[in-house]
Amino acid sequence: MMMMTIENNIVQAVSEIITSVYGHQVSERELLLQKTRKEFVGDITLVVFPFVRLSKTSPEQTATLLGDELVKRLEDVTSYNVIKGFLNLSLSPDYWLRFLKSQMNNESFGMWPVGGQTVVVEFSSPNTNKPLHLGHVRNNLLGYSVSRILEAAGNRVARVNLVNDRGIHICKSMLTWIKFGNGETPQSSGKKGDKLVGDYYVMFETELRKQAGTLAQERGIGEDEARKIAPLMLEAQELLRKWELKDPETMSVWEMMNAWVYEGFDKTYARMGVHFDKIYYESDTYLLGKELVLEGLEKGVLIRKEDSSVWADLTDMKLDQKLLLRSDGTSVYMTQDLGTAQLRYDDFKADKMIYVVGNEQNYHFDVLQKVLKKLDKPYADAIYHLSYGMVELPEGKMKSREGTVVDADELMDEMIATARRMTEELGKTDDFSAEEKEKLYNIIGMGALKYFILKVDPRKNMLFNPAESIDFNGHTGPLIQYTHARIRSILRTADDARIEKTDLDVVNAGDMNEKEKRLLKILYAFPEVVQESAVEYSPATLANYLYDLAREFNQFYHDYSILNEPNLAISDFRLQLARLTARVIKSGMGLLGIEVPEKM
RNA sequence: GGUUCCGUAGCUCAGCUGGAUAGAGCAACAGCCUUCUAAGCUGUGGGUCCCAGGUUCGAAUCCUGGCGGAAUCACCA
Repeated sequence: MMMMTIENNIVQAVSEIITSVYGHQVSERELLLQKTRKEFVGDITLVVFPFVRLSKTSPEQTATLLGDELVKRLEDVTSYNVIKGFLNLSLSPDYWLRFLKSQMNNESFGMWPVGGQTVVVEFSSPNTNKPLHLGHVRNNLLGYSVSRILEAAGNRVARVNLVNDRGIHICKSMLTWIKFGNGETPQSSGKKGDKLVGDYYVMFETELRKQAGTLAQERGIGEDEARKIAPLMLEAQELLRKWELKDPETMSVWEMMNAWVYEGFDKTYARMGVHFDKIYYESDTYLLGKELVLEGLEKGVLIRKEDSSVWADLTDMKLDQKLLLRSDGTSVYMTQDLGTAQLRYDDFKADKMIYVVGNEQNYHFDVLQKVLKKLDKPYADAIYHLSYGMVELPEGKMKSREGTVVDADELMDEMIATARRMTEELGKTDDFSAEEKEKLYNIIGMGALKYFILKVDPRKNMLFNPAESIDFNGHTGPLIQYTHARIRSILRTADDARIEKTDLDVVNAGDMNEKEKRLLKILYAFPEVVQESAVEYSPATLANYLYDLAREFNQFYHDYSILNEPNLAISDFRLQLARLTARVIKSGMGLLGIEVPEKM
């Protein structure tokens, strides 16, 4: 969507001026506009240093000439000032007022019309042998938010989940359940299904370590060695073989236990507010990819070794050789991912396939993409690994073996409990019904958690300290939610008290104060921020923008009265300003997967 | 050891397609509720942007080399 924005007009005009006055073309790259910093007068700043070599005059002279011409040519540019090589342009207050008028009734302000690409976003992709933890939470929130942002930026988006429901890890849980479970079920124990299965996985590890310990002593071998030959491990491998042969008894245990896990996951997903358009299961896809490999062999882009294993030689792409088929002809993880990439491409005809997967798999995705390139697949370049950083604890990485894993359900419970405690201390919900209270605490607690995670640049590792609970004051989700609730409260009062004018024609744009103008400028940037977040796949960009907006509004709110402003025209203007702010907060937070309350 | 990513205030993080005097929040201290929600607002203190070179009119941002941290380099997933 190419809008005739003032920015475009300025770029266009400057380009023309330079061509006609100095006789040179300038590339668009050199023509960069930025927001004027608040310590200077102006709205938009053009850096003129790049043109100095064309103008052969001083930066000040160049800037002055450009400034004069721009004021002459563009109605909305009313004045300018030059500081060193910076040309600060002031737009007419009417320009900002026109913007507000044009958008104040636009419910979907900031949302771009569909017309972009078809994008598949894979996220979550859990194993079915243990419950979701904080790492998964980051993954899910990121994946969900990125998909919402991509939609808002005009793309068609499909959310997919690839569940790892097979393999040795499930067999471990199954084995201990069969041996020691005595038929325990979620119903009989009252445990959440994924937790119950996770417990048997832990039990396997515990028992295995015991076995391996004694075995190591008896035979004088290393622990690692002993683990491999411990009876429990051999039994688990035997179970996997049975599974692969589709042994009915094994299949039925597998199906039952996975069903428990899905029931548990569904609850957790629902609480997190994420959902998928399509769920793939590895048990259906793990054999895919072989044909692709054989095809590659025929084309001669892959190699077969003497033991008949198949490899991709990526040494010409600065990587290693990578195994694709074992000597016995079975596939590995990479093979499967080649297959699922093809499947996904066939299913969605996607222009872009995004994988939200931790940065520990950077190498894997690098290889995946390069093998697909070797195979000459058209979608090789469509693949994008959205590689996010680990969530670390003060003592380092979470380790399930050391019990330092932060469980997703427990974390959400804690957040909601904290929201309850804080809200009740503040006495904000005394007139709420029990149901309203529950809903509000849920919104605030989840808002705090989601914002805490999403405000950090996805690529970076982030720290979570369980000892100090996530903040509800300052640069947080609840502050933004609170700002929304404040505005809604005003709007409710306004609706009751009087009918506001909506033409704003009475307002003299010149009366606009600095705070109002700054707020307007931030609101104005919203569509661009949505687009930028989409291009960067970064909810953090949007999250930080929304905080800036909330802070700016709170300053404005503090300094000026909206409803008690005696001049009705100004009062209406401020009301519209507040209304648009609330709307941007609501839709922006929505793109982060965060709800905002009407009252808090 | 190779490769990739990261290093900004005491702590958690913005800023990074090169642009003006590097910003927030938390924590500390000092203020602001007879006026639209104080989960707010205002102020004070707090910085060798890891180090050293280089490119440039200009470097937290780009390049090179160090130092420190993380991940990864399986016929595991």
